[in-house]
Amino acid sequence: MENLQNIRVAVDAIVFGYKNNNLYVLLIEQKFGSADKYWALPGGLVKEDESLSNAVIRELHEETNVQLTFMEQLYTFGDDIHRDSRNRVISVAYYALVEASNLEIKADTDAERVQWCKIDEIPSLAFDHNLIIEKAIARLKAKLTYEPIGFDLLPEEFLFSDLENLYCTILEKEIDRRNFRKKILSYGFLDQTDHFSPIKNGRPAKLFRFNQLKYSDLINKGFHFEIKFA
Amino acid sequence: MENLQNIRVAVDAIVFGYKNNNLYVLLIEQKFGSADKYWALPGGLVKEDESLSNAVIRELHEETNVQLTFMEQLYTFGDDIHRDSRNRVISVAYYALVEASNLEIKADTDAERVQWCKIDEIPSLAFDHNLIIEKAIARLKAKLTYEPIGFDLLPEEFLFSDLENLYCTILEKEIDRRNFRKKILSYGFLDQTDHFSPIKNGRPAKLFRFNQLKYSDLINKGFHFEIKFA
DNA sequence: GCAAAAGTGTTCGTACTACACCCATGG
DNA sequence: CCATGGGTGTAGTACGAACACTTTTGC
Repeated sequence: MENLQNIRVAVDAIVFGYKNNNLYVLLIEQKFGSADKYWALPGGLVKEDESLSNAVIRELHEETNVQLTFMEQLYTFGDDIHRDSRNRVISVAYYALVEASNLEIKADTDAERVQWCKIDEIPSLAFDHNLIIEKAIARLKAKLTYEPIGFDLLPEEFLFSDLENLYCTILEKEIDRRNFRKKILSYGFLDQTDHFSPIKNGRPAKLFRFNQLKYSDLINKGFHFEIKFA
Repeated sequence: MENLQNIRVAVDAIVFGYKNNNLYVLLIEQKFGSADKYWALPGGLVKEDESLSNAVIRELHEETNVQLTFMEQLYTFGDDIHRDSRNRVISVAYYALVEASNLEIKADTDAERVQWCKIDEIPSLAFDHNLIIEKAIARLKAKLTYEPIGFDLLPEEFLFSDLENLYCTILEKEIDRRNFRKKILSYGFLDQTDHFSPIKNGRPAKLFRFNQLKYSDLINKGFHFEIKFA
């Protein structure tokens, strides 16, 4: 009854980072395969006895030295039968947001080089990886407006202006500083620390910190995060 | 280099329908396999030379006689390695919304029986299909509030009270009739027909029709559909 | 004292909320 | 004339949008 099937299952990892007021993705230069010399997303074939989410975390670690504990599933790419020219391969894509600045990335087993790539300077990648990144960015943009995930891209303690910039950059919109600050603060899940920014320019700025507990409390009370733009 | 991999790829279809003020899912009773006698979602293994979306449309048609042209990808289930006790199988789940009342469903090749099942009377299903449906319902609820997909569950021409009921039922909330009507009509993508409901009870009600063109126009102008509830 | 970024309040308009009565038909 | 569901308006409130000047520091 069961038809013989020869389809391989891969996972790919989109890791977003934010530095210097720019959004980046983590890319590797492949060592092997027909896509040799192409830049690509970290990823690879799933092992028979591992879950999809473990597979993607393992591959990411093997290829970039980045160790995560959770990635969110994005989409499964399997409509283009020839997306990999060698075999029929479907790929389950996952994404994560990390604080890029103090993350040690280094090429490993399967990768020649690893690099952060600015989102608007991504070259032509192996397979359908450009398409995958496009979809990931769309998801990121959407999610940014209805879940407080921007904080995952920032250090534990951050400036309000960084948060503001992050939103402006990723969503490609202008925001009124006063209204933005008022709104975010009104939610009450940010703690003001008594530390100040080490930056030498202008008036010193207080550092803030996202309070996961307070946020969870709010959620339980039916709170719904939302940032809208004109 | 390439590890040998023996993972099968399946697709499953969640088809939502709405009748008698209730939300339903399409289920089949399986003919074959270890899950014999269990009810399950329509679905099956992907062929090597077909896209994922074609696979799910084909399986749905083969098993239920329902012919769709589009289904939206929901999620890929592959974290539970033993979700199918026979082999390692990952399943890419798709969902669709149909007008249930005039759809001819009939068991076919791979299914013993086909049936609409009320969403709150779903028995214990084969594999992890209860989990899949749960996830589909969550997505449906979310999507209902920010995209005008409710109309896909209704006939071409429908009563306002049906639309209202649909929202109340699926979202399990109360809505103020006047405000709901005002808001939806203010969007301007509903056409009032000059037909009246054939129902014998009470004052005759006008039938409405969703105007896809007007809606697309609005979207192009930056319009964003949204129905919120207290 | 000047450059650079941080911090802060008020007004206005729009949009959501709450709420109750009359209307058209069939039996 | 009664039962049943359809159709409609208004007043109050709350939230988002627009908008500019003062403060603190380093040089």
